[in-house]
Amino acid sequence: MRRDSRLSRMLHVLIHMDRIEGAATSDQIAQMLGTNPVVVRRTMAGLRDDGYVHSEKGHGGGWVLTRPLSEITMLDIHRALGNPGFFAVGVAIDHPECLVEQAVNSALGSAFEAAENLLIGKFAAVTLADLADDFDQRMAQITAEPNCELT
Amino acid sequence: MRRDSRLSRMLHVLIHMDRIEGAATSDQIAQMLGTNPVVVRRTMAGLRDDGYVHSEKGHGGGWVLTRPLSEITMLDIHRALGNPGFFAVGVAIDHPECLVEQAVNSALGSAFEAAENLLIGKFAAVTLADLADDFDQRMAQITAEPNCELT
DNA sequence: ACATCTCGCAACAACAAAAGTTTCGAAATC
DNA sequence: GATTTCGAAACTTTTGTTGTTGCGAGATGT
Repeated sequence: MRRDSRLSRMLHVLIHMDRIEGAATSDQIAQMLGTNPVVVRRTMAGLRDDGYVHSEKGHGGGWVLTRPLSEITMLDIHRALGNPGFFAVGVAIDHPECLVEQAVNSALGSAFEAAENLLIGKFAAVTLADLADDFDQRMAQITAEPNCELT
Repeated sequence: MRRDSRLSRMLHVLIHMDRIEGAATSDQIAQMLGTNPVVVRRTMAGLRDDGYVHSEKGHGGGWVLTRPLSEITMLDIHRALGNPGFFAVGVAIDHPECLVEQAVNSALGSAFEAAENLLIGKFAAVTLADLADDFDQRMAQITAEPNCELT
């Protein structure tokens, strides 16, 4: 089952957007992601509707963040992408009246519910600013290395 | 994203198999699941390879459990189905050298890892006998109701 | 022996969901 | 008014899953 990597990609893009001047066009973002601008617009539409980014037409237009990274959590972006289900595995409801199925689905369902709550909690606890800080630390780590090419 | 319901269905089938006499043919199971016998064989092949069921050819043949339900956990069946990933959402690895991507994927990855460990723990803690017990309780509950059609 | 039932396997077809593409229009800037 | 850029709809391509067909092998019953 193929995995939905839109969340990962959008987080990546948003942090980069925070570090560049001016707007990023759909074309530029598409090249970053190895995809095409229409897909970018489709994906970012949710973020725009939820107020995390703004899009501007015409020369010099493109996408800009509308709030600081510290005010956006990973969960926010997940929800803005349409709150897709986290799980690739789920319960079957072939015979809702079958008590065996009910017992099975109750056990599976409560496990998935607990896992989902854990994920939601963790996603809500991490802001994009936290991720940017982590990036800074990784950068510092590398430039501090004696045999680093960048020094 | 469509969900993989094989685990749910196989658990359902195995508990029913424990409650019937003799072998269940792929055809019978397929009818239970509203699918066809080849798909059943394909799915059950993993359970056979891992030793939870045995298949017999010819007249009176079919599928039988090879051990008590108390010795099979939900996790066992999940693994027997090829240990498919639990998650529909995952990380993108477009630019492994990009430190932003690393920071993003580290945060996402650790959240998914924690959720996966939680699921594995819960799945390992439930045997099919537990599910069958739950079924029995649901049955007792219903037959005890004063206005139950079955009384 | 022979017919019948059943699984095993491989190849092929059908289907669904996601991603990619094309095309047009609208708004903003140069 | 020419160009840039997003917005949206329609269409095509791709990919993974599921369903189907066909043949062979083994087991049972007559």
